[in-house]
Amino acid sequence: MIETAQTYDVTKYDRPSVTVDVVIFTLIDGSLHVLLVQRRNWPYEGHWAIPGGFVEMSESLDEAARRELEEETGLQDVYLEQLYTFGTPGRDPRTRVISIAYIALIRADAQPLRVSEESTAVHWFPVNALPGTLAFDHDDILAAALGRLRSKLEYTTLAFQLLPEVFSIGELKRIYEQILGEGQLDKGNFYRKIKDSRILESTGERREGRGRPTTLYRFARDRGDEQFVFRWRESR
Amino acid sequence: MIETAQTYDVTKYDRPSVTVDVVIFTLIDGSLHVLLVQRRNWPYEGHWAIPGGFVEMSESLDEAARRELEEETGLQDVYLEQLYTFGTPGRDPRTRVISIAYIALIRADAQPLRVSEESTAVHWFPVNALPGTLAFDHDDILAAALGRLRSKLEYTTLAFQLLPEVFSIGELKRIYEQILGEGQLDKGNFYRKIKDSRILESTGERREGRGRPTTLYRFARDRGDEQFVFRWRESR
DNA sequence: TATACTTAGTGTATAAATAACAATAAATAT
DNA sequence: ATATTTATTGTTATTTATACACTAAGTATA
Repeated sequence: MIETAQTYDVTKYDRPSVTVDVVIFTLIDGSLHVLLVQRRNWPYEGHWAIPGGFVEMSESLDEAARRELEEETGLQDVYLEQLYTFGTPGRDPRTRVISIAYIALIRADAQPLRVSEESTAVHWFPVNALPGTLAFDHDDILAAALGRLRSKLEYTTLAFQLLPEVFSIGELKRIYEQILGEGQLDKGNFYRKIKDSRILESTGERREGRGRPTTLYRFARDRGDEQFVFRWRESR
Repeated sequence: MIETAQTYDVTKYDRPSVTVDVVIFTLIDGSLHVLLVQRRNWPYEGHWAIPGGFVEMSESLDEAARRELEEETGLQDVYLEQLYTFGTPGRDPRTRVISIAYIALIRADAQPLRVSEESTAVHWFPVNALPGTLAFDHDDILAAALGRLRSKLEYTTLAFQLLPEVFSIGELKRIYEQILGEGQLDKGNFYRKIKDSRILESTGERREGRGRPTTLYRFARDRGDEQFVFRWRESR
């Protein structure tokens, strides 16, 4: 039989549940943090988990991720990127759940970093000081997110999404060091690399701190996607 | 109310259909081809499409992709990697369908490249000579797959998955040229780059052809994941 | 108020990687 | 024999990366 719009039966197949999970990163006091929620119910009661929820029938996956993000943080206009889809049977003991994981990067100067909803515990954790084992396969998801973040740092301007609108090259360097792991990058080489890439534009302003005042820059969006490659082979 | 295993109601939410689509690449006469199937039914009747099908409740996403692949090509032990998940409402006019796209790479010497099933038209097409507009958003999916292939070529050993078990450096070079697009890579530089990377081991054998016989190599799996980076800035 | 300390930023010598292209090698075709 | 074809190795100029020394401009403190 040839199926047509009229005869097609949408109930013919079993369907898994589909959710989006959003790994939300931000910078707090210069160090990389991730937003987790504490589960109140079975399964994994009491465990911390990556926020997420069901995809509604009328919204795209990106929209679903953006909605979840907005529900958790109240933030809009956030950098969001699809990470990977996790769907091993049994990853959720309730039913078959397929979850499309996203990464979100929130600028350090974002206003409402107050996340404590009444009902659920919500908290920022430093990525290297997590509260024990996460619920479901969320440890895997978080590891994948960190891996993606690290590798894209080398050839994209992803790191800029974590910085405030206006920042210094030193701050940018600290982000790179944070995300790439241990060790310091060479100051001089970093400055040159960034300056040469022409992805920053000076704001003309300076900021005073403990030492010599620093020049402030902003990200030059127009040349945003120029591939700028960035390989650090320094021994560190 | 606190949900438990007993009270959890799996029918509470509407659920989209979930499919896997597998973009299957192979090398035919040294050029990159993709496997497409021709649709017999509404919607997109007569259009060519990327093969795919519903994810069954008991199988993982990778398993579903592998099963689809096996159904279409009869091949097992094939390189498979998740690409991206496409889920815009309306991409399938029948119902909400979320599709996890995979890339499969099939070795040039794989036996049953006979794909003509009785029922459906199945055919290999050169990636730069497709049969018109593909069904659904499959042009987007294919474009994403080619993009991924190109970018991973630079820093992974992906290309080796397309070659036969035993091959010459010249054949490898031709694959790189195929996938990267127009232009020739420099012979000498390519040889050195590959030799220096230590990812090949000589088989000791040689193959005669039109000119000087070539040494045959195989992929040294043990050092498989050594990051070998590969940047071609040649003017081409 | 001198001097230390701190952070920002520039200079530079050396090493390593890349691009371009020349040269040689080993076979077949004419 | 000589041309033709494909496979390899050599050579060199140029670019890019690394390491680290140096200068600059402010604050803290003796």
